[in-house]
Amino acid sequence: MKRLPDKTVERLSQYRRTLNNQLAKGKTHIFSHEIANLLHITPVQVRRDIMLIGYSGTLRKGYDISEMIELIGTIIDTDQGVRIAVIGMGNLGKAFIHYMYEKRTKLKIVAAFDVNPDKIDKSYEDVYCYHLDKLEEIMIEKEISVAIIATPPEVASPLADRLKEAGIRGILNYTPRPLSPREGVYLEEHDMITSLEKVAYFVKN
Amino acid sequence: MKRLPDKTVERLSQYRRTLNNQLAKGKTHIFSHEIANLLHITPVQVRRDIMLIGYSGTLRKGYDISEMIELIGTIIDTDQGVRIAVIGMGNLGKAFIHYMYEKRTKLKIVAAFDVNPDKIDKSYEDVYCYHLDKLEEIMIEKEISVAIIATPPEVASPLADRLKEAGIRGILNYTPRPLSPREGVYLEEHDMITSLEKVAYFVKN
DNA sequence: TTAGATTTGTTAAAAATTTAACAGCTATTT
DNA sequence: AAATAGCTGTTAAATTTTTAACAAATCTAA
Ligand SMILES: NC(=O)c1ccc[n+]([C@@H]2O[C@H](COP(=O)([O-])OP(=O)(O)OC[C@H]3O[C@@H](n4cnc5c(N)ncnc54)[C@H](O)[C@@H]3O)[C@@H](O)[C@H]2O)c1
Ligand SMILES: NC(=O)c1ccc[n+]([C@@H]2O[C@H](COP(=O)([O-])OP(=O)(O)OC[C@H]3O[C@@H](n4cnc5c(N)ncnc54)[C@H](O)[C@@H]3O)[C@@H](O)[C@H]2O)c1
Repeated sequence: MKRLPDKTVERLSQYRRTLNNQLAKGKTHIFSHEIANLLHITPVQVRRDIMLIGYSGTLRKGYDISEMIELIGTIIDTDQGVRIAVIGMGNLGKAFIHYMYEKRTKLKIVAAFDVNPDKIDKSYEDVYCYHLDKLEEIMIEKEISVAIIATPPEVASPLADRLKEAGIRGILNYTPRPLSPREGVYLEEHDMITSLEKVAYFVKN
Repeated sequence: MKRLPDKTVERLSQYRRTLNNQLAKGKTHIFSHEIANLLHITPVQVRRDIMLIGYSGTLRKGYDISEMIELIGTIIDTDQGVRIAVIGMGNLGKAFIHYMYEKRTKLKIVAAFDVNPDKIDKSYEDVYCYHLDKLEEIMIEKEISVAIIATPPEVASPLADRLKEAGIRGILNYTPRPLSPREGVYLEEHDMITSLEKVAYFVKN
């Protein structure tokens, strides 16, 4: 398949979440305009994305929810699933773990790391927290390929170096200190203040 | 000034954050390529954004950091600042409050709301937590115009109705249940799983 | 069975965003 | 003081993303 547009990849993830919700409600089929309403985008965009991933619905019946969830899975999931570490077991780290807990997705948080003795060698919702010293060892042992950084901002950059050294493939940085890109490591960042300021700007205007 | 592109508004917030960091390090001027490196975007984009907000740097000296911070403030801040409520004082709500604490921005979290007696009538980092019953009353009293929803997903939608009724102007929804847009209320949503799945996808390919 | 209403799938057009190109200014060097 | 190098500001081009347009398929109901 041709490389999908970035924006489509982002939306696939949202489609799947929405589809799972609907499936749980007992629906088996769904129309493009229904998906669109749930995600406040346009039906055309939904259909176009679905076209791009090579799926087809049934005329006047819509899309088969299970099939589509399945297919999206084959596109955005890896076969064995992605194994993830959370670094920094503070509020944010815990919110993450809590959020992922019980979500049946191929993304699995398999370890947490911290430096605070109060947090180490305990489990939070089935995720065991190790001392940061064990990072390299556990990363290999658990085949971790993605890390979420939720530490204080000062340590983010050296941590990213260390992660790269240990073979990390992707980093999701929630620290407000943007990281410089590292060869071979996919980097994604998010800042709540940016989201908030955007809301504030558009509220004002 | 002409309406700024959405993407530019988002970046302005990031510029300011970066500029504040640099100012704190004692720098007074900065080049477009320096900003670009720190945020891993291109220098052209930085210059273009700066042009759009009508600021000018000095040739061969770059941009005056303080002036630019000031100017960005006049664009994305409101005069009196935006007064914000966090609803749901769990991990995520606390992470938010902790993050905003001591950040000198015009965005101010002035109240939190919850329904759990353990959380109510206590302060967390100077933010007082009220019972949700007091929502309307406190919203008026504290002139709250933006709400961050960090409750369990089930309550998000009725909550949004209630917020709208009480005159909210913007909602930042961190619940994984997308809200339908409400007339006159600017809505922004974010899902960590989407970010994660994006990382996972690009790590795989 | 024909007309009408829906809804998909696809191509084309439009809009938004990013990137490139380059002219012009300023400091520095020779 | 002339040449050079470093950066900015701006217009134009390229790319990406969204929206529109519409043919084709399927069901409903007259
Ligand atoms: N991007 C955003 O939108 C956003 C939102 C909230 C918080 N944040 C940021 O996320 C980070 C975490 O926020 P929080 O509220 O969870 O803070 P927190 O203080 O509750 O948690 C930080 C945790 O990191 C641990 N830690 C410290 N140094 C470490 C190291 N070297 N290695 C591993 N762990 C280490 C601490 O022991 C603590 O458990 C902060 O940098 C904060 O600024 C970002
Ligand atoms: N979008 C994301 O990226 C992301 C990430 C993490 C968590 N989440 C979501 O954010 C929400 C909060 O996560 P968390 O880890 O903080 O959960 P949490 O359980 O720690 O916190 C939820 C809080 O909301 C309170 N609450 C319950 N009902 C309420 C109501 N009607 N009004 C006000 N408060 C109420 C609870 O008492 C609790 O304090 C959840 O919906 C979770 O799924 C989203």
